[in-house]
Amino acid sequence: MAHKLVIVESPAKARTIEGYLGRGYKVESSIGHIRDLPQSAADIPAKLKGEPWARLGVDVDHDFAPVYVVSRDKKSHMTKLKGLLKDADELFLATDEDREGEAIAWHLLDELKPKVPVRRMVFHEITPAAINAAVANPREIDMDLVEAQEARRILDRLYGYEVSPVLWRKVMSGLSAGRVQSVATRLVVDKERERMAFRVASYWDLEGTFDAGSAHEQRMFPARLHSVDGTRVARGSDFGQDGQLKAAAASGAKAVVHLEKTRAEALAAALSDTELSVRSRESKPYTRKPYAPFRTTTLQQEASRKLGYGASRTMSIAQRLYENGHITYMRTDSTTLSETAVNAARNQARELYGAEYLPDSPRTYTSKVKNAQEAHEAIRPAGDAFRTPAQSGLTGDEFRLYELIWMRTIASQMRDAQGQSVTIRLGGAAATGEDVVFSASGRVITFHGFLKAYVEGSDDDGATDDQETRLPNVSEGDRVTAAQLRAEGHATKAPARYTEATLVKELEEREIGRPSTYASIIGTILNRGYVYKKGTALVPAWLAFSVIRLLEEHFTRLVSYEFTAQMEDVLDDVAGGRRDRNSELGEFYFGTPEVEGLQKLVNELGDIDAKELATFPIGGPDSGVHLRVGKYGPYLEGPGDDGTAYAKKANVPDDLPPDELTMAKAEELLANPAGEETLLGEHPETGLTVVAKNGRYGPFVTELLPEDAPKNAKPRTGSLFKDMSLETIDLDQAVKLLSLPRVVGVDDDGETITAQNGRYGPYLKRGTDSRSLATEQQLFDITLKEALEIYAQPKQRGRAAAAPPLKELGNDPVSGQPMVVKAGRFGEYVTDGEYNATLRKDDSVEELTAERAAELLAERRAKGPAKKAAKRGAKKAPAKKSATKKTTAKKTTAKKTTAKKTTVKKAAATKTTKAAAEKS
DNA sequence: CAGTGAGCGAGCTTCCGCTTGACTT
Repeated sequence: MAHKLVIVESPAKARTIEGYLGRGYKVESSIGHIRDLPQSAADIPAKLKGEPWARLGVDVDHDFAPVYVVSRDKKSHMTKLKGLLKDADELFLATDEDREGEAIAWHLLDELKPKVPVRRMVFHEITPAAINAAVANPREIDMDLVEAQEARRILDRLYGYEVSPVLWRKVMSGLSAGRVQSVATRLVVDKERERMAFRVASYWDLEGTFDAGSAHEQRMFPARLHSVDGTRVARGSDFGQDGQLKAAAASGAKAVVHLEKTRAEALAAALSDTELSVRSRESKPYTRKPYAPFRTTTLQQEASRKLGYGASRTMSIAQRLYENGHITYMRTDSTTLSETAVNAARNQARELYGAEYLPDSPRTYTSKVKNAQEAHEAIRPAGDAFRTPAQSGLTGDEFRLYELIWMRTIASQMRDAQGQSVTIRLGGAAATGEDVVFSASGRVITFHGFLKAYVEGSDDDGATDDQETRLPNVSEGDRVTAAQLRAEGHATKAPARYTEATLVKELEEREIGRPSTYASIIGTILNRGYVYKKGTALVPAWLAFSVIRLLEEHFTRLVSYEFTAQMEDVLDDVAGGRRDRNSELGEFYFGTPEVEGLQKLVNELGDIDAKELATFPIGGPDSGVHLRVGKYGPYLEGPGDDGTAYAKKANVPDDLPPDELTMAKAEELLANPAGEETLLGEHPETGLTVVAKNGRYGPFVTELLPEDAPKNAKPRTGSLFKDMSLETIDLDQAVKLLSLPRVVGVDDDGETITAQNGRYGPYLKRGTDSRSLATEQQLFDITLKEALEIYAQPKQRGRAAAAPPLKELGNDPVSGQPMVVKAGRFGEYVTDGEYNATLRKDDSVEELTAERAAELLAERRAKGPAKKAAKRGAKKAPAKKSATKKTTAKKTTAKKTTAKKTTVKKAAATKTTKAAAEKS
């Protein structure tokens, strides 16, 4: 009872197709990619751990041979697939027909190692006919396409895993850089830079309501001043970002007149009694084609505009609709509808709106997306006959999104909207003798066509496609009076910030990112703290300015907007067999005589001046005020009261958008550097104002010294206890905190013992000898007697002595010493007394076995004895420098080490693939 | 960026694209 095994990418797709293929076929899914480069050190096979390139998962010295590991969460699934393959007499690899899909097919082949014939089958729509045709016409795996995918994967890995550590060293730990996220961040930063450079322009014109007379059904209509004495009046688009008239508008044949308030008002007054006449009336036919069916990005944009959903919310709703068979696949760059879908849409349009709303032949849409891979259909209602939203049984978000998709799909097969757009010019002479022309434009839709079903939303507050403005049916020479006329002031607006939807749109236009990743790109730049949301707008944090500037100055090509597009061209050539994967990656990583390679770029970065990169002048380079991005966030530095440069500092509120940090705002912040402080009241003894605020080391209370206080006087301060918060602290508590340190008493030698609160919590101090206290309350309670008792005990060293082991695991096979698990400063670790090994991300104390513990200890032991007396708390800057140097040195010495095994393995795997493909 | 006293196991962070559940709020 052998069956044929078909493997697709998505489980939902597998269920549908199994229904179509019927008996003799077993359809399963790979659930996406099954293998990948190791994500972190823990995933790297043990025998490769010593390799200098292990960190990358790619042997850069041997043809960029990748190490592939089956993802942890796919292991059991692969076992299942292997089991199904055992009983199969034929294997169909039916992953998507695009670069990634081809690679998945190859990975499946390489991992499953089937002994039965293997065929590659592809289809672009899920209909019985398409599936059966695909089964009947299999092909072979396209190894050039696989190579192109591998090149893409490796390039992204090298970029991400080489550049991110530069940021850890130079800016902040945990940051990241990548081909896609860094350009996305740069777009947001560039937009903010435009806003910061933007200068508003103000201009005036006249707006009026005119009366065409009682003979007209549409009697009143609005018009706007168009020209004065034959010269056009300046409008917003005539002004540049600098607030000045654009060169062409300021001079030249089509010069414009820039109306100021006084002149506009004078003109309005001079026109109060003027009768105008119609100088011209132009009417042009207006047609509007329907929008293409949804693909991922357009769905995200419309869901944002109409339903207010973020990209990830839209995608998770769509995922549910897809899984439950309501819509086709939602991660697609295609706008193509299958023949059955076109028929379904036409039928439904006819039912709902009548045959006159249908064009004679079906409409087809070609993708505007340049790098579209078109492995799927457009996003549309599933099935051969669409269910209306009411029939779907859906509710809530799912209903709303389905309705959007349904209407858009139907509208895409309907007729154009038709109508007329009309422009009327009115002219007359002002009392001052000037000749003025007003202009009115209108639109009338005579046949709504697809607009009856669906109208696209608008990003700004601009007009939608179905908006109409009716104008009276006047003719040249007709008299018109002004019912109302007023001078109106306008100001140009800075370019709008990106929203999730408009950023995704921009990325797609620049061929950056893929349908499956658009939503997560936004998530990444939000999570890294590069960008935050203010309403729906994406605002860059100063951190992003710092990071982007570093990348722009030192990795210029990598963050250029053309980089991905160029990469796509190269990958196309690799896929077409016209270019070689290895030489392209070699150029990227090792460089050419003309272009410096990534490796060298990264290794020679030791001298980047991080401080310089993190400094941004405010209000011009010589203002004496600048913003710095520090470890604790952005802060301002400005001149002290005595003129000392950069003596004053002030925090910048987290939610202050960069373009609002003007010189005036900076001065205001510097003048009141206290930042956000909570007023608690007046100290009962000193009479000074007591406030609570957040500091570098957390929340604390302090008192504000009077202005006339001596210069060297320092206010008392005190950290809040762990159980206190800025929200709840009151004056009583603050006064107690400020009373610290407390003198507990004097010992027999006359030495004073004090109780105080410090970095590591409450402690006692006697000269240079200190002891920790168990509770903060003891700071107020402890008696001299108790304190002396504590001092009578030997000093407790470290926390390890105090904390009991979390788990005991028997003796280590190598050292023979007992292995115990302890909780330490850096998390849980296992120790045999000599070596300590931190538990890895996937280990847990509960599940840790003696074998695993021994393994961890063995790994740790292989790295050599623990460093003795390495200076703790060394200053940050030198520590960084030495770390940089060490990395560099390691890389260069290890360069010539070989790693034959991997190369051979990959070559062999490639061969097997080809053999298997040939067999089929 | 307030101002403070020790001594303790380092190891990990990160990319982009394919896919779902398994989690928690």
